[in-house]
Amino acid sequence: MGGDAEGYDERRRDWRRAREFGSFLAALRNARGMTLREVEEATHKKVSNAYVSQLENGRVLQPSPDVLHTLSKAYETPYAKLMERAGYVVPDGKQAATFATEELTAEEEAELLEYLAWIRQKRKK
Amino acid sequence: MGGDAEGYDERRRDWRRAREFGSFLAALRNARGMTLREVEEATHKKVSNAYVSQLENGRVLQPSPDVLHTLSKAYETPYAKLMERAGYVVPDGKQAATFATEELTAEEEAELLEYLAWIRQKRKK
DNA sequence: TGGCGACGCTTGGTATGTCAAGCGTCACGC
DNA sequence: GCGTGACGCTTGACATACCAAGCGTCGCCA
Repeated sequence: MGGDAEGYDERRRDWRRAREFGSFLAALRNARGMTLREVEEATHKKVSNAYVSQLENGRVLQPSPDVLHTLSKAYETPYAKLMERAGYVVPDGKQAATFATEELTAEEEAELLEYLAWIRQKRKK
Repeated sequence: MGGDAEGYDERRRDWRRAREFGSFLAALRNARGMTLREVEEATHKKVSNAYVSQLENGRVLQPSPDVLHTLSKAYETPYAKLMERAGYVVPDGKQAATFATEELTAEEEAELLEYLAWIRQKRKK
């Protein structure tokens, strides 16, 4: 579906989603206090730090499921969730519940993850 | 994951799988007695007949999930099955979501819920 | 002050997904 | 025989996923 022609608004939408997905990924990483290079290492070099950066900055429109699967392991986060967030149709239609039946928007979830990181760091001392 | 070297055997395996997947797709189409162009039409031009041909002949290593999803509707065949046949890791039916795999203490959960309420109220305006 | 390592990010290149256009073939009606 | 249309397939072009290498910055220690 890559060809083109007049897919102007679609491009825009994809781009927007990529940005949201990027923030989400970044929140995930920050919540775990990992650096880009640590992520690369955690994936056994299967995903480069450069690429993770591009993902987080929304510079990738459709990261491959394989990459998402690898990242899901590095972040210990459900694969289906990443797929869904990246904009893929996920088989089974069965939607993952978040935060015990709460429905969170992307931003809310990202903010909560950041806040959680903050809480934990604060308590650490 | 694209760019590197020495992925010789991997390439070979991908290629082999692509061929198998191609036959599978061809069988699906033949079973329904559709021509390549009819498939293109059935997908509302979302997948070109040229591309279906390439898929069937194993010339595509990793067709995107979106294409598979479109084809699954054209062939009235389960999406998950196509994903699996194409070699993707398919998410497990039921799976917990982000915060479920996070291990939250009671206080953390309480604080997060409070914070969530605050976020939402703030945004309400 | 100056070197040094780690950080996030940018850049250039390669591989490949995807399509529009077109090719050669085969049947069929004239 | 000769158009005419449908078929599967190939080709050329373009967009984009992904990485290796490198850049600029910042904190740290001698």
